Amino acid sequence: MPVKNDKRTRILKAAVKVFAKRGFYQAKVTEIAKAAGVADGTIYLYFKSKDEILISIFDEEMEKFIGKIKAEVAGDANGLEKVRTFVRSHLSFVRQNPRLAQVFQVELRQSNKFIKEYSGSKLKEYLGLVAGYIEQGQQEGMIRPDVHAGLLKRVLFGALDEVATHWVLMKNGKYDLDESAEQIADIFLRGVAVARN
Amino acid sequence: MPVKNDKRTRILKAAVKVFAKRGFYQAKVTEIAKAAGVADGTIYLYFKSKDEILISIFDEEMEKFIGKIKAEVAGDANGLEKVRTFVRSHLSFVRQNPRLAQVFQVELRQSNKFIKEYSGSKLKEYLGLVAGYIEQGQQEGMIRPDVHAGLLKRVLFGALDEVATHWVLMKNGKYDLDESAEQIADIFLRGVAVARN
Amino acid sequence: MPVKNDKRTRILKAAVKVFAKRGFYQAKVTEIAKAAGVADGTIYLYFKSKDEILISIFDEEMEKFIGKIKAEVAGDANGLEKVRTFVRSHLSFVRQNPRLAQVFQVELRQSNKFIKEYSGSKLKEYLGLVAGYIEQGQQEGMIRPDVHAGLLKRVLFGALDEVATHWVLMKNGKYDLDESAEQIADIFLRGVAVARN
Amino acid sequence: MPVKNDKRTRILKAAVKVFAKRGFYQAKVTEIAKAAGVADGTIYLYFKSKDEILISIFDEEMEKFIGKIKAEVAGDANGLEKVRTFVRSHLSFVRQNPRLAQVFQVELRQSNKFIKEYSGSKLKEYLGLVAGYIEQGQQEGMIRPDVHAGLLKRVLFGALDEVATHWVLMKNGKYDLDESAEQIADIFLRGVAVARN
DNA sequence: CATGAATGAGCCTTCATTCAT
DNA sequence: GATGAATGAAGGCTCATTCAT
Repeated sequence: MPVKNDKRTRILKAAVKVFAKRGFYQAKVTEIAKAAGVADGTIYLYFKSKDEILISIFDEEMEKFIGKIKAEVAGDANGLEKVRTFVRSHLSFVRQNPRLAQVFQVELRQSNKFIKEYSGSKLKEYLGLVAGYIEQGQQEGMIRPDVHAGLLKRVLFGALDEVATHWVLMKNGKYDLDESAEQIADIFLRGVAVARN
Repeated sequence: MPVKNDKRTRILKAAVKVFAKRGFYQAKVTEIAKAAGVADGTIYLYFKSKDEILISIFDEEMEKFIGKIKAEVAGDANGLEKVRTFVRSHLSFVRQNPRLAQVFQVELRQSNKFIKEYSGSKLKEYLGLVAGYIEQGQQEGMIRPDVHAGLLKRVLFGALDEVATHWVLMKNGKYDLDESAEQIADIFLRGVAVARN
Repeated sequence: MPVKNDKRTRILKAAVKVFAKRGFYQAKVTEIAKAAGVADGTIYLYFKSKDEILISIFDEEMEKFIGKIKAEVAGDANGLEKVRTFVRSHLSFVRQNPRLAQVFQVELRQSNKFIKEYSGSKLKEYLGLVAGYIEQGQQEGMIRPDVHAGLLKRVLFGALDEVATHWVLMKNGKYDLDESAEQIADIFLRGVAVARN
Repeated sequence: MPVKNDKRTRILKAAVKVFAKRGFYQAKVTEIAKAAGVADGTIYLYFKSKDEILISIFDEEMEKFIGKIKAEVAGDANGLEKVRTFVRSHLSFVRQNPRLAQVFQVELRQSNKFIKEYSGSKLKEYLGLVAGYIEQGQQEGMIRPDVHAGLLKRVLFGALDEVATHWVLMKNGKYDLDESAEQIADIFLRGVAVARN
C-alpha cells in the first residue's frame, strides 16, 4: 500500500494536468479518469461533481500553501517584512508550480460554483493573511493607518494576481518573476509607508 | 442618424443585461434574443457566435472608454497626473456602469475565446495607455526608471481590477470607490516615485 | 402542409409503436426520434420529457375515447344500458387498438410520473363516466343503492382492465373479446341488480 | 430453527420496506443493503439481481398466502363459499399488510422481468385457486357453466386488484375494506349464479 | 434581411453488478 | 461466506447553430 488515499490523489493530480491543458470546460471527466487510471465512476466516489474536483484542488493546495507562508513569516520581525515575504512566496509558488498556478489563475474562474463561493473559502483565508500583516505594520507605525487594510490587501493581491496570470499565460520565462517580486514589494511598501519628511 | 444598425445595438444591450443577470454560461442565446426582441437566428446575422457577442461588448465599450480617457488626460501636465486620471476614470466607470463592469470583471473570463485572445485585443490597447503614461513619467524623471513599465502597468491594472471585482460582487455600495481611487493612486504613485532625499 | 402539428403527431405515433415493442424503460428517446423521422432534440420541442410523451398519449387518446363513449351512450334509455355500452366500448377499443391498449395497460404503469398523477387525470374522468351511469341506474331503481357507486366503478373497471391486460399480453386472439364483453356486462349487471322476487 | 438464512430474510424484509417507501426504480440496492445491515455485494450472494429480490418477495409471500387460503377454504362446503372466503382473505391480507400489498400492487409492475413472467409464476397458481373454486361451483350447478372459468377468475381478480390498489394508494383507511369484500362477493356471486325460475 | 423550427453532437452522472481481498 | 471499493456502460436532455421559407 504505497500511499494513503492513493486513488484520490491520483485523480487530483490528473485533474490538474487536464485542466491546465484543456481548460475547465473543455476538460472531460472521462479524460481525467483515463489520466488517473481509474474508471469514470470512481471519480464520483471521491468527488461529488466536476466542479468539486476543481474546488478541492484549490482548497487543498491553498491549505498547504497557507501553512507554508505562515511558517515563512514566522521569522520576520515586523509587518513590513511579512508583507515582503508574502509577495516573494506568492510569486515563487507561481514560478515553481506553473501548471497548478494556471488552474488557480485561469480555469478556476470558469467554475460557477467557485465564483459563487468566491468568499467564504480558502481564498478569503489567504487574503486574511496579508490583511493581518498589513494591520500589524499599521500598528507598528510603519504603514499609513488612514487606508483600510481591506483595501490594501486587495490592491496587493490584485497586483500579484495580474502579474502572475500574465506570466503563466505567456508560458512563463519571458521575465524573472523573482525580480518582479522584489520590485512589487518595493513599490507597495514604499507606497504605503508612513510619510516621512 | 436614424438608428442604423438598430438591431445590433439592441442585441448588445440585451446581452449585457442577460450576462450580468445570469452569467455567461447560464445565459442562453434564446434569452438574449427575446430580451432584444429579435429571433434567435437574427443574432447570427450580426455575430458569429455567443462568444463573439461578449467580445464585441468588451471591444466596443472599451473603444468608447479608451477615447474618453484619452480626452480626459489631454489636459494633464505630466505622466503622474495622467496615471491619477486613469485610476480615477477606471473606478468611476465601474461605479457608474456596474452591470457592464460585472460583465467585464466576471463573465468575460468565462469565455474561452476571450481568454485565449487575452492579448491582441482592446485590453492590450487599454493597458498600453497606462504603460504610456508611466513611461512618460519615467522620461520626465518622476517615476523610477529601473522598473519596466510593462510590469508597472500590470501592477496598477491588477490592483484596480481586483478592487473593482470585489466592489461589483459585493453588490456595490459598501465603500466609496472614488475615495479608493485616490488612495490607490496615492499609494501607487508614491511607490513608484523616484526616491528623493 | 399536409396536417397541422405534423411532427407532434408523428412523434406520438412513433412512441406508441416503440413503447409497445420495447416497453417504457427499454424505449430510448433516440429510437422514438428515429421512428418519427426527427432529430432527438425535436422531441423536446413538443414534450418536456420522456414521461410526458407517455402521459400525452394517454391523455389525448383518452380524451377521444371519452368523447366516443359519451356519444355512444347518448341513445341509451337507462343506466343499465349505458353500463353495458361502456363495457362493450372498452373492450372493443382494446380489440381494435391492441398496441395502444398495451401502452395503456402495461407501459403506462412504469412511469413514475403517471403513477403519481394516477388520480387527477383523464383516468379519473373516465372512471367518473361509469360511476355516473351506475348512479343513474341506482336512481332509476335498477341498481342496488346500498353499494357505493365509487366501489362499483372500481369493481367493473378492474374486471375489464384485467381481462384486457391478459388479452393484450397473450398477443390477442385466443378468445373473443366481444363475447367476453357481453358476459362481463351480464355478470356485473345481474350482480348489482336490485333483488326481485 | 436458529435463524437459518438469517441474512436472506433480513434482505427481503429490508427490501419490502425500501420498495414500499421509494418505489422499485427509486430504491437503490445500496439502500436495501444498508437497511438490511449487510454489504452491497452480499445481496448478490442470495439474489441474482434487483429484479429477483422483488420476484422473491412476491413468490415467497404468495406461497405462504396460498397455503393460508387453502387452509381457510378447507372448511367450506361448496365452491360458492370458497369463492367468498377467497375474496375475504384477499382483501383482509391487503388490509393487514399494506406495505407488502403496495409492493404487490404497484412496485411489482415496474419490474420488466416480472411483467414478462407475468404468467408462469405464483400469480398463475393463485389465480388457479379461484378458477378451481369457480369450476367447483359450476360442477355443483351453482355457477353458470356457459362462462369460462378462466374469464371469471380474471373478472374477480381484476375487481379485487383494482379495489385493493385504490385502497393502498389512498393510504388506506378511507373506507372499510372488509365491508367491500362482502359486497364484492355478493355482487360477483349473484352475477354468476345460475338463473333460477 | 428576418425568422424560429429543427438539428444532433456531446457529456455528466448514476447505479446494478463484480471481484480481489 | 462477506465485504465494499471499483467498475463502465448507458441515456436523457441541452443548447449553440443552421437554413428553408
